[in-house]
Amino acid sequence: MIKISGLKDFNLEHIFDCGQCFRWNKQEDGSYVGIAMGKVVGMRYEDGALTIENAEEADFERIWKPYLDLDTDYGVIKKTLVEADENGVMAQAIKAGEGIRILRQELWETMVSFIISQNNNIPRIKGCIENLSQILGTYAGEFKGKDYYNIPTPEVLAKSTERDLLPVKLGYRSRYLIETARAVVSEGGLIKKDLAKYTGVGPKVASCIELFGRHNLAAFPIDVWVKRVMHKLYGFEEKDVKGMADFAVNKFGELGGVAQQYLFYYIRENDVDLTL
DNA sequence: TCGCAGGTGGTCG
DNA sequence: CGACCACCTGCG
Repeated sequence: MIKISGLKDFNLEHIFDCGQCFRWNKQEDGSYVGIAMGKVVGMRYEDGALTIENAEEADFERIWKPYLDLDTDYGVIKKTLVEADENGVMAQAIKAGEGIRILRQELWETMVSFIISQNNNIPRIKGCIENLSQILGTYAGEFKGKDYYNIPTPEVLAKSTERDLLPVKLGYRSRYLIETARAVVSEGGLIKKDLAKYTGVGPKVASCIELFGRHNLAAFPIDVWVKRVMHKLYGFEEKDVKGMADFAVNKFGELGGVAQQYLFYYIRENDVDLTL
């Protein structure tokens, strides 16, 4: 078990429920169990200390510190964002999700996850990713009586057919996933710079992959929730995606993606939420 | 029953 | 280009 204290700007609920990841689940006791970087662990944050269960001490520096982005000072980021937004809207949004951190997730997993996420809802996205991992992924381990599996590699997915993926219930997204996997394999396992070249990766998904899979904090994904919050807080027409994107670049610059996460969390919390 | 959910690809004008 | 529209699936 790992125990870390003295963390600032840290809240597991904010981190795991701000829309960046799909494999962490809140337990009855308030802790989170999930799989990341090939490891299955439980995380709990109380009395100012983070404990990571089922993890080796040596994995903290190597895996969990970078994964949780603990080297980044979010206090500085928040200060910068608040100062950039003179009308106080950002300060209000940050108050809601003050403990958000942008995880350093694996690129391929992020790509798969957000291709699946399109035109879909969170419970079903989570279910699809679990199904996919269980059917085609490698075994990652057992924790508290439950088995966990990794997201399948590009190679395995490239060799799969749409029929193989039927039980995953991806719908029309299965073709996107297979075609993207085949493209990645044909490129020698490397993922191209221009993400929008891949089937099933449009502007929104590409932006999510940039932000969550490449830790490109300037990326500002605009989804339905961001459209809502940009309308509500900044007065944009919901169809004015271009205007929102330009605004994000000018206002938040290199920190657009972090701003997006605070805004996203804020609107999800403040809107009547029937999806969770 | 039908619209909707972290959109995208294809087709028109 | 920009505005539609179909699309797997499952839930309210």
